Amino acid sequence: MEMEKVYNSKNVEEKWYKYWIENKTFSAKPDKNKKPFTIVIPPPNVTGSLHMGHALNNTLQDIIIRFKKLQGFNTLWVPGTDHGGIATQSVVERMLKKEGKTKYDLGREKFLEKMWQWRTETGDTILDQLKKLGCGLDWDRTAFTMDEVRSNAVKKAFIELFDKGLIYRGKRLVNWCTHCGTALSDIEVEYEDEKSNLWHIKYPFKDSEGYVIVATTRPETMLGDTAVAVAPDDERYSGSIGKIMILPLVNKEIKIVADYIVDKSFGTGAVKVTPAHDATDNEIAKRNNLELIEIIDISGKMINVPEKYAGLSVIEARKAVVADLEEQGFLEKIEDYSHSVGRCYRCSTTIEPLMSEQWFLNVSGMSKNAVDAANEEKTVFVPQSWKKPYVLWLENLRDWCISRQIWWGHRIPVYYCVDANGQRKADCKPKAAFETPKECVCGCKDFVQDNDVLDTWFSSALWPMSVFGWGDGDNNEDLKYFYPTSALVTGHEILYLWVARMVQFGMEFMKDIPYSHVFIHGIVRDKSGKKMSKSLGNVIDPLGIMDKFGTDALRFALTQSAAPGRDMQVSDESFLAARNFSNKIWNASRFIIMNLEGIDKLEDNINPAELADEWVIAEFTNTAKKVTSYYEAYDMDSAARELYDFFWTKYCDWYIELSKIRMTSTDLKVKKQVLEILIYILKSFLQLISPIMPFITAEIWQILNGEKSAIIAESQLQITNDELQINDESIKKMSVIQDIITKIRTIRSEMNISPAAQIEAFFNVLDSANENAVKDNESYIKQLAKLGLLSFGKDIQRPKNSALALANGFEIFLPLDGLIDIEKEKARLSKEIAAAMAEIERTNAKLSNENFVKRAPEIEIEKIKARLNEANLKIEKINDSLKFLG
RNA sequence: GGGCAGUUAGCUCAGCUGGAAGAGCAUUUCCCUUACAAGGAAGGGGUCGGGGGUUCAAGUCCCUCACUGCCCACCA
Repeated sequence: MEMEKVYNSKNVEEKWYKYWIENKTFSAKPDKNKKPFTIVIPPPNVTGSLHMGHALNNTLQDIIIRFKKLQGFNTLWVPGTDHGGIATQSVVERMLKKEGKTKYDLGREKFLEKMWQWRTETGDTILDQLKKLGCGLDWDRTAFTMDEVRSNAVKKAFIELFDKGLIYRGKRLVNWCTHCGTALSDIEVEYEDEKSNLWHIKYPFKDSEGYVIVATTRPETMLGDTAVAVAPDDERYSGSIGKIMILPLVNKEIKIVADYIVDKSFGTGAVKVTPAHDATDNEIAKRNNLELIEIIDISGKMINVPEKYAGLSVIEARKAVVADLEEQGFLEKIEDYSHSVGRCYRCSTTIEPLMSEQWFLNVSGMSKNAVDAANEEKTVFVPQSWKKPYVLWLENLRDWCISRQIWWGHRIPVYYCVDANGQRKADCKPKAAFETPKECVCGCKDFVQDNDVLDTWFSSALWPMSVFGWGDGDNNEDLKYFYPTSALVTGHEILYLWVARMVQFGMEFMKDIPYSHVFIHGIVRDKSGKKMSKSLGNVIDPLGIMDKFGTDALRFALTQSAAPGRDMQVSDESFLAARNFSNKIWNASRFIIMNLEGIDKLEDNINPAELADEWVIAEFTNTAKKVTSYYEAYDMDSAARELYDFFWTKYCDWYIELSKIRMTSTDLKVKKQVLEILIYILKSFLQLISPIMPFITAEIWQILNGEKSAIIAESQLQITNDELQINDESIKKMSVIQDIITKIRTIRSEMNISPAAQIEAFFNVLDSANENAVKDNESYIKQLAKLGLLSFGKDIQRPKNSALALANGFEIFLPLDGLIDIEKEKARLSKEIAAAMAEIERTNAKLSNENFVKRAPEIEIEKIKARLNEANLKIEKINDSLKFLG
């Protein structure tokens, strides 16, 4: 098998992702004999194109799925997309705008046709990109939040909640986006600090001289004020409570009320109350029975105000009101002030709180159940630190505004009887139903459906159930087997928007949590720690990275820096490093495969014959154990680092290099024996890293196994924790030899000895503890330190002009007469003496500390003593050596 | 205002239950040694944010301050 010298990701990737799809490698069916491990994808919006956040999120899910599959679980990862409500509708609206049209020009029906057409044409882009990313999803199960099955789930959920009385309609203060033309839920509002002013306005008393000064960030809303509120215990106003004031510009009588929520230390301690356009004021109004005047309509224009201001936008009204207040002497002062302003999470338009008729869901019961599930550890958070904010959020939740005044989405399945003129009949109750009702109890047969659609997150909240057919007839074998799912993998930005609500709905409808583990990863940031955004121009496109460095490199780089719950910074360098790693894997494999030429058959079992074999097996076993437990703890970043470190610094740098001695052996048995170990470990390594790097491992696995049917994703982990015996002794012995080799190399490097020069070395044995281990493996030292001759002795005479290395009970002389720079060697040795002196000082300080000797464990004291002895010996020997130089 | 993270080499980050500071990138020197120059070997570089404390011993535990980031809140 010919392998290219450089790993060519493109050919390999195309071949394999097609293979996985065509062969349905990742499809799963209920199987009572196997344990399921299930994940449902956080469905990306149909507007989506793969960005780094998706790449990270889906890579992590894929790692979990692929690893569990290697462990023998019946794994299932369900793909799908979300219709994305407002976000998607506005994409199509923008397209219409380019043609100079609005959705109203088309009308609801035609507009929705357009939406569906768009969704059919481009809505699956992101799923294709996930295929390129290598995601092991069961594509036959691809779901869409607005397909028939999911729509039925939504209807069923709505009707159940409606019939339980949990869904109700009411006119309340809601967050209104004037741009999107719809109400939003509380969490769909994002707050951002904004520089503004604090206007201080005088409200004069009606029956006496004087006035009260109120401070406000929204002077225009004074037109809708119905009171001024002060703190009940504010002495400045204790005599004024109940007094009547004249509202400037409007000339309306309003009174002063007392309310606990007013902070007397803020501003003047007096607050203007606009019950119809401020949440706090609305609360005050409820407590004090205040009148409610709506002065801003859903288009953001002023209404119910003096003629002069009617029809103005909020901004215009603000200017006019401030100007008039100033002119009429009501403006005390204007201060600079910075405060947070609510904005629409989709279009960033400033949110207008206003009164509106909406559908609400009472969530108190399901919230409590969700909190209990978290407290009983039925839902486990990784990292655990997310549990607290999650629980806190659920505990303070207000009813969820679930209706939206847009067209794209699940139309609310509520029907109203209408009279002959098409007017809703006031005396008939609205009905929630799957289909338009045939007949009402009142006898009428004409119905209209509610115009609103549901919050897109309503259907998302049903996702872990609806993907398995919940609400779609009796076909729920999948639901029984796969629900609750095993893990949910997501970023923290949708913890409340989505995660919490799935738990609420799961508890409500299934009486069980939707998933047992919530793995929360961080956000991908750019090199300087900024969030990636199109406006900042710092977006790194994962498709570009896949193209340039390979998908495995992208995945590895992301995984390596994905510590649970922490944001990560990525840059081209990190992908480059990962690309180099994939090339390293490729070439190490290539080396082994090249050496298989002429070898007919290898055994599956391995027979360690010498130190390096035992050592590499011990090291690998340790690595495999660690990696397994890392994966199981969702610690994928540690798994990635551990595998990288083992493979590069242990397997390649040491073991492969040492294997070359036997690789050139004329005895085929010797060569076979080392190849068996090399392959055994390589294959196990490939399995362990295949969840992170599925493409390159699939390719090498197939080549190594020499047959087309060898599919790594379908293999079972060959390393189990007890299979291989760890010989700790081999690690100790090996480290002695590695240390000797490194020291000789250092001398060669510092003395500029050509790598080609086969120099001699004399090992004077000072301490026989390691003598045999080193003698037995002198071929290692010769090979890796490039020595021509190596001799041992007890009283070896120091050759003239030789360099000195002290290591593990040996005094090593490298006769370098003619090659050595005497001054350089003297300088090098002096430096070592200085280091040894410092060591003596440190260790002596410890040993002369009575408390240390008295309280530290014996083993620590012995260690320090040994270090002191070594330092002393070092100085003695180096001094000896210095005498022989020059 | 409350909460949660983070602060370790020039940059990005590891360092588990406390016992001599690590990796990658960058940098310096040498090397195209027949797996890999997308590579190999060796080196330089850190008083682990400041200050206290516990301990024989603290990057690691406790307190406190500072800064950065994020989340939550009825910041008029």
